[in-house]
Amino acid sequence: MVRAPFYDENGIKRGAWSSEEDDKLRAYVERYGYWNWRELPKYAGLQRCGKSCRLRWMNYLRPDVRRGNYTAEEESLIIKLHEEHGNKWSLIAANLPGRTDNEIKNYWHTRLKKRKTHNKTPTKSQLRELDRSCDESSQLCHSNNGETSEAESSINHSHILDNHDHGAEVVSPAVPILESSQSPTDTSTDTSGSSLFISHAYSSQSYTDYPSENNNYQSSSLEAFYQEYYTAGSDFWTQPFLSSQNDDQYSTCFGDGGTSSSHLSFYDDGMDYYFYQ
DNA sequence: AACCCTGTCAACCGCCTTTCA
DNA sequence: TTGAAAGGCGGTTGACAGGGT
Repeated sequence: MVRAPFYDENGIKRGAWSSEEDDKLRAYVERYGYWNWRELPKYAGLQRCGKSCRLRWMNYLRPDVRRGNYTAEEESLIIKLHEEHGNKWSLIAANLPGRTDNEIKNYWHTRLKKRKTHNKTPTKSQLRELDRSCDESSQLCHSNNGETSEAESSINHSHILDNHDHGAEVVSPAVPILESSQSPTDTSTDTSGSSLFISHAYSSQSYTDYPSENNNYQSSSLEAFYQEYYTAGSDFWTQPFLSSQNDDQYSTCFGDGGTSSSHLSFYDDGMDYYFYQ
């Protein structure tokens, strides 16, 4: 994924960093800090240029760098901030603790930009289908003799989302994780589902927490999200959309109840669409 | 199995800004 | 005030992975 290591004409190593180099840089910076990046590699025993060391530290080795999938909240924030500030990645990164400008830039170019480019108003038939999908979701949510725990509900819904995912690109980066998050006992593998799917504000990271061995699904962050959502007075699954006065405008609400971070997305014709409000 | 295409992301490049003597 | 050095930033590149044919 990265350039193969090589030495330039000045004997400076370039390309991918080895774990030994990472260890050296990390150990040095954690002990002495970085007072001069140009001089630092000399003292740290690295055959790298200062810029390379700085970049490696800032984007990868810093202890507060957060890796892993982006949450829907983070996505919404990136989109919002990009609309406000343009390609000011460092400025955007300053609003997302643990995320680096480089990472956000990559994420924008590889995922979010396409959604924005292909943003379009859904047709009424698509919206009807979307609505129907939501009804199915809520029915599944309240199955199991009406005694569905929050955690169980989350699995049902994650699976529903998975069923609706037929595209390579999806609104939430959670989807690849959703695929692996199916209940081992869940046999409802209907892949012929609607071409529409719904994206909600999962912390995609949370899906990595389960299933556990005894099929007792656990996800603290997901549950926290549900709790937050329900206590906000919204019925996440049974009322995922708010219809505005204008028949052509729908929104799905999440997080803050659909005020600042609402979006609607659906998949159609090999492309997913994302509507930020 | 081999090839091609696309997505991803770490790393590089070059320019701009800031700092300091 | 000025110029060099260092830091910071955004655009771009290149290699790998994985899916499709």
